Amino acid sequence: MQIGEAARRAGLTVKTVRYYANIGMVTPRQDADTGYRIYAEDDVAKLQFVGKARRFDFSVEECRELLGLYEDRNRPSREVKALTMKKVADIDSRLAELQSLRDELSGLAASCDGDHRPDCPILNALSGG
Amino acid sequence: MQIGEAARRAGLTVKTVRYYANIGMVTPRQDADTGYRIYAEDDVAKLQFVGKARRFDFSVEECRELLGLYEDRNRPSREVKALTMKKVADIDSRLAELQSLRDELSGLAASCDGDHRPDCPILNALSGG
DNA sequence: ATAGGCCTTCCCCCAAGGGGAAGGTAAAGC
DNA sequence: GCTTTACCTTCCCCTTGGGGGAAGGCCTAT
Repeated sequence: MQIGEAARRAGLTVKTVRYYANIGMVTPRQDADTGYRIYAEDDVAKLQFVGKARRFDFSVEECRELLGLYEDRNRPSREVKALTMKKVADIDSRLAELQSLRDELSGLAASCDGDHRPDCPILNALSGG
Repeated sequence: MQIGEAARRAGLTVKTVRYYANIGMVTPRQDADTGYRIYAEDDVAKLQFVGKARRFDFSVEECRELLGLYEDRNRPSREVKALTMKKVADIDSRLAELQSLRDELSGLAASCDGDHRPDCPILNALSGG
């Protein structure tokens, strides 16, 4: 099938699918006459796989790694699990960071009257040492 | 003072400070002879302000807005509060998103043996429709 | 013939700077 | 006076993960 249908079936944009072809992640066969990319069922499965992994916050490079493991029928599940747990740890630290930002900001907002007067504890906090 | 000292005192890199000058956020006086940027105390205060706001996850454009309010002695605190609460809401939705990703991924990891065998529920989940 | 809907490559754009080259300047040491 | 060193300047390419759009080829329907 052509790139448009492959993209639709994988739930990705054509731009994205072309990008994955360019960086060598999912490389379809190419028609010698027209130059059109031709996607097989197998390619669509890989595109879906990558799309899903991306939605799980894996970077493109991590997706490439996962895809390599996915295609290796003999890979040890240990490696996949390690990648996944590392990603969970990444997300955990980002969560902690965002949570503390959220608390500080919302504390500041609570201390601000939010009326027409210029006095503002938020700006004071931002300008203070 | 020169850019290096201003950067040190604001806790930013020289590159960052120069970038803020280029985009017109904190614009120092410039020496006509040498072309060196010359920072006043006032500029350093603004740099500190912006640095702090950035650490609070405000985008550069939001910082520009906050800085405008900061410099306006008559601004209503309402506007600052509104910006802050919007940022808190942004962070909240990002938190929810990350939390649900985290839960799904960690559930997958828990279901995977993580040994030398190829069978892997994580990959199965990523490849399944 | 021409319109529409595919497809291709090519190039610029986003955030928020980082890295480094090439070259000017100022102060300190000899 | 000369050199080293530590500043500073502009300029350009690099990052992530594509998006937007131009210019042009291909294929089918009218």
